[in-house]
Amino acid sequence: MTTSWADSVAASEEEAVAAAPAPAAAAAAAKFSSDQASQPRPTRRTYVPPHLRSRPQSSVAPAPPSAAAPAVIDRVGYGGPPAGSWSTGGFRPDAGRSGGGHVPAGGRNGRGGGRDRGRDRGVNPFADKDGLEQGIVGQENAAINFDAYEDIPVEATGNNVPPPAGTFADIDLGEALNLNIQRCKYVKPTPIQRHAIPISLAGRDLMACAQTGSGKTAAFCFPIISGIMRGRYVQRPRGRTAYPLALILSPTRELSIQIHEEARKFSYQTGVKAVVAYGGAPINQQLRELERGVDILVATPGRLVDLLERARVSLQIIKYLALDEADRMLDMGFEPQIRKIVEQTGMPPCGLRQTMLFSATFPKEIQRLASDFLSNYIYLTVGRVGSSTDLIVQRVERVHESDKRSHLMDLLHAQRENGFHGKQALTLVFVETKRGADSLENWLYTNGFPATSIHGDRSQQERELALRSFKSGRTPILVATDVAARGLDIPHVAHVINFDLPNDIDDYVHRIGRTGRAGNTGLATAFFNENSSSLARPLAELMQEANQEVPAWLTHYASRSHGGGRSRRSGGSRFGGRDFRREGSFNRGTDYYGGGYNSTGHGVSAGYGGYGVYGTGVTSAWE
DNA sequence: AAAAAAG
Repeated sequence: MTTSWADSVAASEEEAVAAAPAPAAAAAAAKFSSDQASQPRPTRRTYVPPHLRSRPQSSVAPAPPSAAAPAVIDRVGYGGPPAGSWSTGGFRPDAGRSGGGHVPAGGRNGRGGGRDRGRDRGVNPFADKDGLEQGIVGQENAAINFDAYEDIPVEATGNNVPPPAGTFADIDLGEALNLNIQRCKYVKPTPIQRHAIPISLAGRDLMACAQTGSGKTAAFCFPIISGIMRGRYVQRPRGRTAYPLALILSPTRELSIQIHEEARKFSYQTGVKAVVAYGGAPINQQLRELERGVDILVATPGRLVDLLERARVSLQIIKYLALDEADRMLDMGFEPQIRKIVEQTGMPPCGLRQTMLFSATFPKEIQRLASDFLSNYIYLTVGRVGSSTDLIVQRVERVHESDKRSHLMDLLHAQRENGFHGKQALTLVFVETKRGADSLENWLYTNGFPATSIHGDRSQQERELALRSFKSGRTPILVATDVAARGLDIPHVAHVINFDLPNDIDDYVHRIGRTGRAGNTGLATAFFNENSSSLARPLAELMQEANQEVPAWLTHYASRSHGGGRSRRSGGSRFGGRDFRREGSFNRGTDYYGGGYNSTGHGVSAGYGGYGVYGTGVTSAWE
């Protein structure tokens, strides 16, 4: 179901493509669609776990890296079907369940993933547990405005960038996965998916800069699931240790839970088993799940380290590593832990595993750090539609510290009078500290506003309850610290209020990204005062880039302020970031990358400067 | 300086 607005976007996009494609881009696009897209994908190195390298191999030998083999990924031939039999036509949705000719990894001793497929069959991950949500919009997934993502600029840099795909049908993901894509009501891939999935299927490492909510989770889950389905993985060693093939790390527990829920939908009836492990919850249940077999482990770093130390998880046969909110994962607080997990736990080194880093923001310093974990990677950046720009109306208001509460009250009163809450629209209020969150929640509650809160000092049970209560509309106001700033997909957040502004503009980008999701519009209001002066300049720049109305006083403030962290956002106006390898001065003399980079403008459409289509057409319902 | 993440 699309809105008329979306239809008009789609229509105008078609016109533009037909009318005036940039010659180079058009030629490239034509070449890709008629030519390369139909050719076999390059084969990548086959990983054989160290403890199995001396074992005899069956008739299906891994193809040498240089051979022009068909699109077959990672075969270690132990009684598997002939190469290619997992193509769309020959794919069996229940493959492995019977333990027949090609038992997936661990099928024999029951330690691998997929053993409990039979059990999983009964649980339909597509059933909507939050009944209340159904009532709000009806078909949740059908409401996603995919057309809003049709035409945004994409840039890919790196060596030999694989061409993008046009449709899911163009991408050979396998029948079971295609069915799940249908069940999710994904009609066509979003730009990040169109580009990232072929890159990933080609076995390449990837650093991707794209807003959450633009289909990022699927972009890394689909190739992982597909690769595991197609790969002939060896039997896992006996014992209580779980040997996942893929590891997905995220910075907060709730985000890991969310990714796991998604991964379960995507892997339904594929024989691929996803398990989640995070702190604050009893470990025993997680241990039991792990014992029953795991292919894809979704985890927060702390709990994973715990599991590694207990030797209940081994990363020795990891084939895929994905870091969601990767810049966050590699910032000061997290980086040592991540480095330990990736470099000191027996995980195959880069080159022997496939690594994918995703975030909506990628500061150059973090990119440089991240390149330690990547091998000959492709940097992909997608124009910031649906994030801080086009679909979110941003407002900044000057509010003295002492007036914040009453000002918030005014906003909430106005919303209530406009039936804002009656329509189940949700309001997310960000504060700086955990204490501040508690006290604001109490204050709102005692003043008659149905509010709850989420922050790191609440018990995990309370955190999850608060999130459920907010999502369901039972408490349509959520006061949150930055624990809720990243990645969480909460439908119907109509208003994000930065009661306290963050110190880092990237955090602001992530926070306001909780609204304007899935192609819908949203409103973001920030309370600005002298305490947030370091943000004046980057905020003014960001709003300028996003075609937002910048108050004169903020411009003035910005011109007076200097320093205070990165004032320039990393990159130009159209993208969330740029490949740091192209910023010559940064790595001159340190030539890790041996050679030039092709920059391709896949999907860059004619005539649109990134946000021209959306910028002026969207007016706020609240203004 | 604060937030998150193990208990």
